[in-house]
Amino acid sequence: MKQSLLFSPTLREVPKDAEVLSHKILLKGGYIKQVAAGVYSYLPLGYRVIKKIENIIREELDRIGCSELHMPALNPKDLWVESGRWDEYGKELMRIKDRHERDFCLGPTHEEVITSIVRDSVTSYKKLPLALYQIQTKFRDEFRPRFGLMRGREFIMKDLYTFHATEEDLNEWYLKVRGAYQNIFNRLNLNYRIVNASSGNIGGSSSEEFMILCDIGEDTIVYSEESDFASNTELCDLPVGAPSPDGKGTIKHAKGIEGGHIFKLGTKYSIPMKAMFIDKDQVQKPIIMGCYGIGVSRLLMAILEQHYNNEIANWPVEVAPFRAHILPLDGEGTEGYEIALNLYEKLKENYEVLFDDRSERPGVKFNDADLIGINNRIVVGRKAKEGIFEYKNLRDSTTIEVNLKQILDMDFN
RNA sequence: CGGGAAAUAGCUCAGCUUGGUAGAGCGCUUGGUUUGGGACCAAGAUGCCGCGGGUUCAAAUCCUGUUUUCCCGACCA
Repeated sequence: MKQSLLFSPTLREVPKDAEVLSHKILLKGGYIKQVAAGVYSYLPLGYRVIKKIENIIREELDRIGCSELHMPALNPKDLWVESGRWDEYGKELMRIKDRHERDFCLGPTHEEVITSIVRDSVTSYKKLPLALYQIQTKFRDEFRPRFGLMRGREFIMKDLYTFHATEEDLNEWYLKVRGAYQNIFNRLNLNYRIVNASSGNIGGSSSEEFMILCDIGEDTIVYSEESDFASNTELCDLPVGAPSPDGKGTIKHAKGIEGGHIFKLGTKYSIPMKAMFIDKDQVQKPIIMGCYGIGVSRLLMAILEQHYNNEIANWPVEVAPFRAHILPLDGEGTEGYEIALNLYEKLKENYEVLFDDRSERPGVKFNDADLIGINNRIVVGRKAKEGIFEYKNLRDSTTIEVNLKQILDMDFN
């Protein structure tokens, strides 16, 4: 798209409140803007990345047979009283009253709503299993929001809920979802470990966390680099250098960001909320449930924590807001600009291309391009009239001169 | 919730100690000169100095309360 129409207010100076590198990159590049503590707007660039993350999640979940729906953030108190969480959840539950003094909360997760939907329409084993998910804004009244998008009071989350007639079926689906999560995290190019975790407030029998390894993580995990072994230190506190329990390699410690969390809920919600079905043996039984979350907006930062060069974003190809960035150095009306525009028209047939049509000096365009961090940059400058363009790959910082055909033949990744 | 820091122009910040007309850089507007890494010259616009109360002839400055933001911790996941 034309850059003049893209609202991307890049900053020369970072607001002083940002301390974490990924947070600084997002602010400087005009990806996000803070509204209140733990509350952010996703500006057009940031929202493009968010949508790409969401779509990867959709593709992988749809592939294993999940269906997307959308539930209200605004939840009536009654449902939460039924599950017992109105009292259990504590101050972190964002509670509000309407004009009639009726109590509501803004959902931090949606077990209550989804269970109430499913119980009314599923009364037979023949309707199971079900796998329903949504990508939605969640609310948690955190004591202390911090690190930009890392721990917000309002954030985007994907939450999936599965419903089963038997434990075996739950276990089967749990593994399917686990596999889908691995695909998602791999496509996002994240270095992560799956660790056993405590299931906390949401409840249930067992759970695993997808921990993204990086220094700003709020959890510490123990893991072996030579195998898949990993665990939360709460559950398994092995010292650094100890042999891994699975016999492969030695133990290391790392900080991790919780990017995803998968639970076997069992009947924690279906029993109190009376979500029952008639089984083959004609006995009424509670539906067995699983739930699975991914912190979508949190991933925006987590990806950057692992992918940057010289304080510049280095987006994995699947989530880059644009694939190529064209910088004409001559202004509108010049031959050079027309050549660049022509190149843009051709490239955008195959890629999402950002075209810097602004009448700024070259230095300004270069600096903004660095702050935005599109990996494939094409500079249309002095030699454009001879059919020569400059191609710069930000990943390895190499610049080469290429002709039109070479650019059109390139695979931007 | 405990501890620490901060709040002055769109952004980064100075001014506060020792009270006396609201400041700088960047950005913005206009004109001109420029044009391969955040240009230069000239002219201009921009403020509830977070908010309330107090002291004082006089408060951005001193006292006090309060709100907001950030960091550390605890809590939560």
